[in-house]
Amino acid sequence: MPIEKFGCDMRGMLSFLILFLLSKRPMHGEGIAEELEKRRGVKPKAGTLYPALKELKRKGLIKGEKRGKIIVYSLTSEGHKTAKYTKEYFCKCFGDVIKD
Amino acid sequence: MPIEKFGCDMRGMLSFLILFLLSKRPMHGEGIAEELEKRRGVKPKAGTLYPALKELKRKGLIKGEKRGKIIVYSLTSEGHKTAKYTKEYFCKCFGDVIKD
DNA sequence: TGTCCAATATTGGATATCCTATATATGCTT
DNA sequence: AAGCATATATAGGATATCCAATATTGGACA
Repeated sequence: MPIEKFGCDMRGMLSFLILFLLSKRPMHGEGIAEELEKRRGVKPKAGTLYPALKELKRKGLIKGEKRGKIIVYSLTSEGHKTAKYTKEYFCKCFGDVIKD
Repeated sequence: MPIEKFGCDMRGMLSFLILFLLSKRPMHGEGIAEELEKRRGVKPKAGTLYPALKELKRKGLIKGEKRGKIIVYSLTSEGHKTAKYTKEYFCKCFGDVIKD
């Protein structure tokens, strides 16, 4: 059952999750989508994922390298800094949610 | 420096955090606002917090008990179930962000 | 009782988020 | 080369989120 039905969705965390995933290893769009599906139970639509990637690129946090048909996304150095900072912020906000 | 400047805000987590806080102990609006400020660095405005509480109440997840001037909010039994479920979902999504 | 302050509440609007539908590009298979 | 599937991309719109501004309520204390 999707989390939305419980009245507490987590809209707004998509870009954060993408940034976090890419901080672990470079991935292409489909790979990111599948990893997101594993975690959230729902796969983001193309019209959700690619605009998000585009925005992260526009902000200079990720870059895309074309490899034939696919594009492998990875963090820029600015992206690494931001990932580190946002992770710290995240832990301050939600750290104690994990250990219940 | 507010997290928003880094291009990765966490809009959408307010209701989840409120639910989580109330799952630990009943609180009144101002208390919730102050706890949120501790975590996020930013205190939610009244026009943000109270509509959020109203919505959680409308969904049957929290109830408010008037105590003189203030209103003490706490989870309903439905709210407890939802808090448990959303925490599990949260951990599945973000569990590995914490241990870095 | 009247004034002040803290807490709660509402309205209206700006922006963000995400989806549907559609389009484009690339490689594979036949 | 043609057809097909996968991957990427964009436009437009529905909804959610949050804030600024304002209003209301109840207690404290003169």
